[in-house]
This record gives sequence, structure tokens and C-alpha cells, in this order.
Amino acid sequence: MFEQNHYREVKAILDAKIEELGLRKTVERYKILEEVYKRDDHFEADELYFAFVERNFSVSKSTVYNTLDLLVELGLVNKRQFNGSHAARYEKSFGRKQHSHLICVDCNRVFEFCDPRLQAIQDSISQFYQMPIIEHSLIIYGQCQRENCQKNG
Amino acid sequence: MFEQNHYREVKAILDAKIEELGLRKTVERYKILEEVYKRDDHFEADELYFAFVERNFSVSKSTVYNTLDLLVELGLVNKRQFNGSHAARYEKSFGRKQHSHLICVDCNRVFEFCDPRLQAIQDSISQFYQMPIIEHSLIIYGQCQRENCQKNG
DNA sequence: TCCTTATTTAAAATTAATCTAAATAAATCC
DNA sequence: GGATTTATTTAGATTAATTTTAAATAAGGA
Repeated sequence: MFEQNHYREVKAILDAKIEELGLRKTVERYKILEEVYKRDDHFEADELYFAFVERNFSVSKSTVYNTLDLLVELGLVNKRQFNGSHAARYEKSFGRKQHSHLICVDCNRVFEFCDPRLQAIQDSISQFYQMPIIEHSLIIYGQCQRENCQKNG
Repeated sequence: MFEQNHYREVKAILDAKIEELGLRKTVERYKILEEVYKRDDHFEADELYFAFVERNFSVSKSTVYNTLDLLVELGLVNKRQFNGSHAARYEKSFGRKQHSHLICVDCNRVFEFCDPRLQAIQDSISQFYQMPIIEHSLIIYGQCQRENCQKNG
């Protein structure tokens, strides 16, 4: 089976960052990175934790939270807060263009899109307010109306 | 003192909606609506609750949460989730243009702006995905760098 | 005024996330 | 390789925001 995700690349990055920062190379950190890069969805910390539980790989929730935070800091993972939902959602970020989300308010399906005009808006705002911009988050809420779309589906 | 907010108008709307939906006109609902329309900030449910406590008007937290939800449903209040912060934030919505937020990641100051290109993006997305759009949320995170800007200020 | 039932309430429960202190295990030293 | 140091993991307790529950209250109609 050929490599289907960017695990090799991001592992190399994590290796380098860990050395640079004098951290330790723990089994958990690499396992979590690997799992994150296997997934294509926008998952909660809890979902990741239970994916491990199901597969009998033992990690604690604390480690899942801590490691996700670390990966976010290192720029390997994005953290987002979607509408209403109390819990934060994560997704891999390496090798992916900065993108926005379109979410179906009925079934919660997530679509990703990229519109260059958003960068233009960001630039204008940065200039107008004379503020350096760190990041932005655009979420559009709509109704996908697919035949199998249903509340909380 | 002249009227400084839209309380009269939104009260009329709430009246109508309450009648239309067969709900009851309770003291709490109008008090909360009034307080929301006195404020110009992006407040948490808790902050609203404590504003009442300080003024010796007794409402329970449950009612604050329930009523804010109701006002959101009726379109009189907007609910937003800003970065990192666990708690949801609310603001009045009547008589206000749809706007986006620019937030200082250091001091949490909130700036509001409006860019017509965002509507254009929304329209394109709606057309491309063939989905009716309910709403959108754009939040830009930057650093305001004012002299009195400081972490958690 | 009485009656029905929507609404409010205090308190308990839930959820997501963080903190704590003890146990474990990387990395370094000899 | 074995001992040592200390970063990391862990289970469990804790916090914060919100929701639920079931009893008490009060709006609106008869």
C-alpha cells in the first residue's frame, strides 16, 4: 500500500521541532500525529481519544489534549470552533491550503472552500487598522438539502 | 434623556413574536431584552447575569440562558464563539448591519468591520454548492499594538 | 377568582477542558 | 549497559459553561 497521507513529512517536522525545542520523542506524540494525519475529518479531542481506545492503544485524554495543543503550536494541526458545538474541532494542516468552511446546519456536513477574495479582505483590514494579522476564520452556515440530509445526521 | 437604543422597536417585535408563537409575556424576557439593548459590547451570559445581580434584579442563570437562546431564535440577538474562549458571546442585532469581527489576540479588544466582498463570496459559494445560506461568521485575529494593549488586558 | 400550563428557579447533572501530584520513561551521564 | 535526571504521561480531582430536572411560580384564559 502506498503512502496516502503526509505522515512521513510531518514526522520529520515534528522530529526537528522536538530537537530544536529540547522536548522528548515519546510514543504518544508520534501515535497521535499519525492518527491525525490518517483522518480527513474535523474531529473532537474526544473522538480521537476513543479511536485509540477502540484499537487498544492506551493514551490518556490529558495526553490527547496536550499533544493536540502542541501540534497546533507547531503549525501541524488547526483548531477550530464551529457553531453551537461546545467542543473544539481539529484537522491536519500540513500540505493543505488555508481554507474556509461551509457547514450544513441540518446534518453538520462540512464542505471546504477557498476564495482568494478573502485574502484581499484580510489585507485591507490589516492596512486599515494598521494591525498585523495572525489568522482568520470564515464559516458559512447553509442547508445542503441532500436526500440523506437530516438533523444531527 | 432621549432614547439611545432600539428598545422600543425590539420590544414591539418581541411582543408580536410572543403573540404569534403563543408564548407568555414575562417580566424576565423584557428585562433581559432591555439590558441586552443597553449594552454595546460582546458579553457572556454570565456577565449579563451578574449585571442583574448587582442591580438587585433577581433572575436565574437558567432564565438568562433560555431567554438569550429565544432572542437568538427570534433574530434579535447574535451569538458568537470567539477564539479559544470557552464561553459564547452575545450582542444585540436589531438595527445593525451584518458585520465581521477583528479581535486582538493579546488584549481581546473587538473591532467591527463590514466588507461588501464578503457578501460576494457568500453568494458565489451559495451558487456553487447550490445551498441556501443561513448566515456566516468571519473573525480575523490580529495584534492591535496599542500602548495599553497587554495579554488578557 | 380559579385553572391550566408555560416559565422560572435552585440544585443537580453534564460536557469539555485543565490541573495536580504520583508514576513512568526519554535522554544524559558515567 | 545501568543509574540518574527530569520531561511526559496518567488517573483522578477540579473548573467552567451550559443543560437538565422537577418543584414552585405566575401568565393568560375561562
